[in-house]
Amino acid sequence: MARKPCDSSQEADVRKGPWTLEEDLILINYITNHGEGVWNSLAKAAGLKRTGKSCRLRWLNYLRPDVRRGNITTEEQLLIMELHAKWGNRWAKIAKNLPGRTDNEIKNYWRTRIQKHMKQANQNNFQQQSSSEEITDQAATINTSQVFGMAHHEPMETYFPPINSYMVHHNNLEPFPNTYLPPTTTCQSSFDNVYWSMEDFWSMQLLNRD
DNA sequence: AAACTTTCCAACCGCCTTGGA
DNA sequence: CTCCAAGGCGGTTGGAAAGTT
Repeated sequence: MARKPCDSSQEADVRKGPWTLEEDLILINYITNHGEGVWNSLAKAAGLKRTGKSCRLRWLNYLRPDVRRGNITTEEQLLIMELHAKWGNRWAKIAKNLPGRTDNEIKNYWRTRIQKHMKQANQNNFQQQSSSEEITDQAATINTSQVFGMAHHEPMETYFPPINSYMVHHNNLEPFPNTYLPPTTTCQSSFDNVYWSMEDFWSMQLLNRD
């Protein structure tokens, strides 16, 4: 998952690769006391052998106290699909509409889950279409019972609209914009994640502050 | 149980934009 | 206006973990 730390002698003063717990704590501690921003000088002042960019990324994508970790809920999933249909790969813009989620997370989610599913769906669609001449109007819209009547313990594949709801667009598979339905569902959020949380760090920080 | 394959995501890279000198 | 540094963003990669044979 994480990359191998770069220990090249040429770049010995700039660390790369996965962040250690110690580095995380240094960064959290520094930002807690001094605030974020001016990342290059922050990295130096904090004594981290990281680039400012690396610090910024680590903070924004992982260490910020308001970063929401764990499974993307069905509401979030639907919102991502809706906003992606509207804006395309504007991940940062999409992320602004999902509090606590980062552009990186949404981008990863899209690529690994949604896009993959769409490709599969498109393949199935192709097979289906070759056996059936007619595409019905119903097939060109999202089946709401399929999308909204979902139980969150079911695999995500269950939740996706019929395969005809997607079109190929700009070398990507994108949801057909006009077929998207607003997420009016009251689906239960699934927050039964097992990720370790930075909340522990933050609790510690608050305790240590005077 | 070992070998191989696939999935997932943290982190990097490079390009673009912004703002100050 | 130009230059430069820093920030922001989207695309891509590396490799651990999970799944399959």
